[in-house]
Amino acid sequence: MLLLGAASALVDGINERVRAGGFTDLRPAHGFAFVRLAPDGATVVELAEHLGVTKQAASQMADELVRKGYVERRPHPSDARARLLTLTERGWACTRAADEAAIAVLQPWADALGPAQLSAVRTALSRLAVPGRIRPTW
Amino acid sequence: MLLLGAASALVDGINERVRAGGFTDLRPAHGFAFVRLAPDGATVVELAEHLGVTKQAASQMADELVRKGYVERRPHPSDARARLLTLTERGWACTRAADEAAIAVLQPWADALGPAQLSAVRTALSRLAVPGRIRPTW
DNA sequence: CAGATTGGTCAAGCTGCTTGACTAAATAGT
DNA sequence: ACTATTTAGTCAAGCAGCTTGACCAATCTG
Repeated sequence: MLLLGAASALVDGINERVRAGGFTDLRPAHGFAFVRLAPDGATVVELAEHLGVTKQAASQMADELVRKGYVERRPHPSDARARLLTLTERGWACTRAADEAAIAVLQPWADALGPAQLSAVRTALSRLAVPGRIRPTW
Repeated sequence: MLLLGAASALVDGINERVRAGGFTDLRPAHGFAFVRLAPDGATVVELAEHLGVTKQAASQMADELVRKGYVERRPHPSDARARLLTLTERGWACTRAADEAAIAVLQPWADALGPAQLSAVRTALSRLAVPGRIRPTW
């Protein structure tokens, strides 16, 4: 219960701050998409795998993010079937805002814990967590 | 990310074991309902508040649990408007199975950590978590 | 270079939730 | 005591996000 409550508070806290920063048309789920798109972009199929949904659902979310100005669909450099989804400047701005929000939420917690206990928690969590699985949607 | 992954792994692990125990017609969301109904039962409105959804949605879930044989609707002892939702014997059996599953998932983790670090993690999480908020549904 | 695979879209449908409107029982205000 | 408001619950309609199924075009394989 503590674990779920903490995870929930973290996501809500980040989301709230991102919204307060002017990105009111995004939900936490979009953040998970940004994580995959941020480094070098991704195809719809790759995004779908990352989010754990069908490619149709991922394509739908991509449509929404394009419509809202966070993502661009550009031709894939090496595969004429595929299209590369990349962040626009606004998409990058949102990603930066989310990073800052995450730090702002976690910082007081890290301060209160001290570095030794923090790393203990970190290793403890990594033992329980399975790498690939991020998205709940229960 | 670790926190989300751990929470997700925990929920999935419990759900998987509960399903393996014969309760294949339940989702993790139902577990959150059982938590509120288990001690003494609850009304639809109380269940809705606990789950963070509208009373209509809670009523709908209650219907489903009644239909599947986990919950009973009985007249409320002190309020003729209300109906008290209580667990059936099957509901209690499922609750016990879930408790055992939770222990089974967490035990190896607790063993690996040791009691001192475990309580450190516990207090750390309780500092971040907000009591009421449990349900993500992002 | 035919056959199978892969990336993406279109279309239809479902599930879990929401808002809105309403009844009946309980409570509050004179 | 009696009206007015609140509260518990249901019925109905609608929506958002996801699914399955079918399909086309580009790519890979033998």
